[in-house]
Amino acid sequence: MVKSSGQNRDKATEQRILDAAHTVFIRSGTSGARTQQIAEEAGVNKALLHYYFRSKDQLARAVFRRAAAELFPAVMQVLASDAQLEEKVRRVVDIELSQLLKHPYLPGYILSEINHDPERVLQFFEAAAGLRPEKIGARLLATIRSQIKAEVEAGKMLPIAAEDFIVNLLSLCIFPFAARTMFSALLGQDEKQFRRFIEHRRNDLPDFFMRGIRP
Amino acid sequence: MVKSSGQNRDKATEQRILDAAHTVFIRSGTSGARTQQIAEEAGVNKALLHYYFRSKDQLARAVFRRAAAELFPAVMQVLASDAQLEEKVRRVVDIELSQLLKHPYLPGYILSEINHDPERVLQFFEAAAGLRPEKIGARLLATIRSQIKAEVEAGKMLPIAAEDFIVNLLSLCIFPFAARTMFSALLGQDEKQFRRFIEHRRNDLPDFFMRGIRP
DNA sequence: GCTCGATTTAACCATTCGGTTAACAATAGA
DNA sequence: TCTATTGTTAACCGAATGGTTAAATCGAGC
Repeated sequence: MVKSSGQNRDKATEQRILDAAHTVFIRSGTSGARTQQIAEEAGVNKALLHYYFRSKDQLARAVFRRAAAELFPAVMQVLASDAQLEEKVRRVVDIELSQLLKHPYLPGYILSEINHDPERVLQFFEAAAGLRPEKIGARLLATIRSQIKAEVEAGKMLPIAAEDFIVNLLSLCIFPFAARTMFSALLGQDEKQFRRFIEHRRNDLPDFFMRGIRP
Repeated sequence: MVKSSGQNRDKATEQRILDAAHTVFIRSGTSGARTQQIAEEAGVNKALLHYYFRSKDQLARAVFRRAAAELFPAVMQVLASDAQLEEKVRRVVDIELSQLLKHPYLPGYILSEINHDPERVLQFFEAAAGLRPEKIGARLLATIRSQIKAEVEAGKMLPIAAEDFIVNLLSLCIFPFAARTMFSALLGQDEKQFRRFIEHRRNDLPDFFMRGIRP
């Protein structure tokens, strides 16, 4: 035999299943999704799901981890870097919006999952950074706080709590996607108009945000 | 008999069931919730649920409608009123945040539901305003747009698309609640600290927002 | 071509879930 | 008190669901 150790499944099949699960879980949520649906979507027998992933729950976790890892790290890296604050704002907006344009359903899916299963919030941060949330947060807050302090003392910025800085920035980027269906219905946007809407926010959002904290 | 017409159920029981359903549906989502759970929570037999509401689906709709009607109308009324724009911002922030402090789980629930069932978005606007979303949106956009135009021409405001005005304002208010669990874990907030965080945003948010659109 | 482990499948199983039914309890009008 | 209507329940049902199993198929190495 060729196998070097215990697990050596067919990676292509595993990937196909994971992709199918991704599609179905995002559409219906973990509790609304049916393993049969996933199997069909993957063009595979239902039992194979359990061969590769032990259970629906494990499969759901794998999908959730992948989703979390897809969104969070890039932004967090920028925020925790030593770039200037204004530069951070511009880069976060740019990265986040282009990332989300590629995966518009992820925010809704992730929020929904976290909402219905408290454990998901830990899985989220672990998948995204391999650390407990408090660790990430503490580090992040310390960095941003000291940068704000410096800028404020230099008279280049109004005082703002680091928490607000982070929450405001992420809210403005992510919520339009999380509430996408609602906004699009309200504002009469179709798919294409929504994309254009977001594209133009990539220009306007940083200025809007920066004006909010400049003296 | 006393009945004037078809339905005259025991309103107290009906309310108890609705409240129980509210609790369970918000905790687990419509597809994750079990009718048995709801019955237990209401201290009632499972069959009684079907006596008052025909099916789980109907019950879920009733709960969703009530949730939508609880959040949306107040804000929409302010936004569509003829108050000055700055006044609108202050009042929306104030109303929205105090409303959400009373029902912190509603945004997550509503977003999640809308996300997993496209039809919910129509139910949302119908329950909230009795109109189709485009109608509400068109009216709203027209109002805000003309106000912005006037302010811009008076040199009191930077040009901003009405869509951005609305989306930014609502994002800053609602997202902290929708992503509450995530933010609280990241920022190391407990229940009490979260409340304080929101309280202080009631002061700071309007200024932050207005600076973003003032020349 | 044969062997043996890895992969894949069809059929099956136990449980759960939403929903139904038929009977019982309570209440008010006559 | 009798009766009719409404409110409530225990027991049940069929379908769907997650999961298991045993057999079939495939593919590399001999």
